Amino acid sequence: MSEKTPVIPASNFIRNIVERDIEQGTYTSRRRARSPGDAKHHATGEPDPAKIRTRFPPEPNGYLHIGHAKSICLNFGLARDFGGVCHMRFDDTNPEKEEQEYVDSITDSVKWLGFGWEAFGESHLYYASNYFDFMYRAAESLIESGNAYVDQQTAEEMRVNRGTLTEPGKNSPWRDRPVAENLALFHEMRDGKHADGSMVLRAKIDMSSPNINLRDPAIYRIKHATHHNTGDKWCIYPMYTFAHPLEDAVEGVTHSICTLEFEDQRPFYDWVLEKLAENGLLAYPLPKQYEFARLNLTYVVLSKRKLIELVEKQFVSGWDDPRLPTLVGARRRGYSPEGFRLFAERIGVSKADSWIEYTILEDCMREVLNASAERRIAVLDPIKLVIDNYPEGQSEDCHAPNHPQKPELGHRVVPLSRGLWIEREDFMEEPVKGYFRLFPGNTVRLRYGYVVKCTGFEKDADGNVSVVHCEYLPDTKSGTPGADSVKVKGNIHWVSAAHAYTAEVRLYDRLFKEAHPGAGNRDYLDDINPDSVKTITAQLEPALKEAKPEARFQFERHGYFVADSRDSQAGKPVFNRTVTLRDAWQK
RNA sequence: UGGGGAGUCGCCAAGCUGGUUAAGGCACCGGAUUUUGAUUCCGGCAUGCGAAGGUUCGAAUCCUUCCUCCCCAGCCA
Repeated sequence: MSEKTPVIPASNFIRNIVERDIEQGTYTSRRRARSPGDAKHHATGEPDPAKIRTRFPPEPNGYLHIGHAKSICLNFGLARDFGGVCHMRFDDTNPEKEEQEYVDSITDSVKWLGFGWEAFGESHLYYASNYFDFMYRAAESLIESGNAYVDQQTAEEMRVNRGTLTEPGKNSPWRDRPVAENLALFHEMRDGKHADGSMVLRAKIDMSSPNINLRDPAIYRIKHATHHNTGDKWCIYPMYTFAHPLEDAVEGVTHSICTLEFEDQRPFYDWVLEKLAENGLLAYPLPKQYEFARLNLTYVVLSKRKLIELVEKQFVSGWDDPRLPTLVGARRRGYSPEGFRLFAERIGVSKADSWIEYTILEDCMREVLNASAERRIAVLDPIKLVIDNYPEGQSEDCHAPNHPQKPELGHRVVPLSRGLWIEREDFMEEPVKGYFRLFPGNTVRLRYGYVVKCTGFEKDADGNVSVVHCEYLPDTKSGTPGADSVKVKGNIHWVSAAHAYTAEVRLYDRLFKEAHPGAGNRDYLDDINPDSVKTITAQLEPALKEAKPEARFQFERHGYFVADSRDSQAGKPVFNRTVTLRDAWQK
């Protein structure tokens, strides 16, 4: 696919900002030591060789999904296109939810999408938890400069005193305690002298701010919990809103890109940075936060809560169920990294809430797969076709190109014999208007083989067609001089019954039957498509028997399929349908 | 009813320091090629930019008012 789709990134507001910053040299004065650190540390470094720094900062408490793919492509793509670096960073500030298992899965998925974090001779894989010492120091600094205090109100009191959207909040009775007392208490918090929830460190800003996020937000809480990375070293942990700007600054990030729901948080992001820069802990120029609209996809749910529910209540087989929008699921389904990158490019980046049609994603996968996937033949709903004038016990080779547009991919041999499997829907006892496949008296080509004429059919006891009969025209074999002597409109695929590889194939469809699952007053679980997977036994051409896990093919006239990575065995692959081919023929 | 955002073709989305026939993609509709009813290729597709006023020689771009939708009251991220 690289020969087409030159991938000229579409203009978007974030690229414009980056271009402007580079043009104006907003960040050229940055110095960076070869590791994260505070202002002094970075001052000892060389000018940062990276034009910009972005970051992808997931919390390791779940699996990545298609929405994350958009963010990954944006952040890593920006770095790639503008001579920068994108940091892979785990935002692990809440020990109660985070696990190593997720860390591993997330790094795998990002690499799978085609991105990496090695740049300028460094690995840019970071953990927020690596900065806990610095964050602690930053909190002390805020206390010392009178910008933070230890509050002993209960959570409930804090909630009440925060006010509402339309009423201002009330100051905490602990708000004006002396610096020394705040410091002592904060140290005690760190030293484990206080119980979870008994006190919290808060930024001192403005309890009557119209922006609720500025009404003295909590920045450190007590949690006697074991952290996946720092173990039991800490019993106090910074809040995301406090930690994030620090992580960005410490790493020298220039453009901190997040989703729209953090827009109201930006003033606090800037407040933290500004205060700490004033206190000498951070160096200018400071990172800036920009927000874009998160991805919404029709027929798909992306909320973590819903995904967990689908897995736990076993509506799907696990996090990598091919019907799930998780990256591990999409991968098993046969979706490709190239397809995702194309998708990210195609949907753009803006601040408007929008719903992307699911078919856009499917089209991206088709586009990539059409160019790259080798073709194979598969009969998914088999019915017998007998060539009555073909000798019993005889067989011959037919040659099928592996890719119609890429002769360099060569061809393979498929055996033809008297008894074949064809697609049930390629025969009609009484053809409807416009039908040009097999029906009594009609001629069609057996793709890569002979032209045959339908001579009759048999029915079973239930009245269903069980066998179709035909006679072949000996001079019409594909690839021979007489091949085009008989013109036919229909062209059907087939597999020799005696040579077929009988295999399990899963036909996947969308998980939800409604474009907006759960819209209105519906429970999204009621919108689950009861036919999202159909497991069938299909007749495949012999070559497919050797397919390796994750090998992708186009099953001609059907769609794209991938050998399942979990259930395939050597010499016995199982196939998952990735996406169907377009079908312009409306019956 | 407080604050922060967003509204450009069926779905996305450029443009928005005012000056072109309002980019591009997907979808859709024609037509050509085709041993996949696939692909590919040509052509068509917003007198209109949430609405109404206003400023201007000229507005999607500036001003005013209004409408609709999204986000925020975790010691989550």
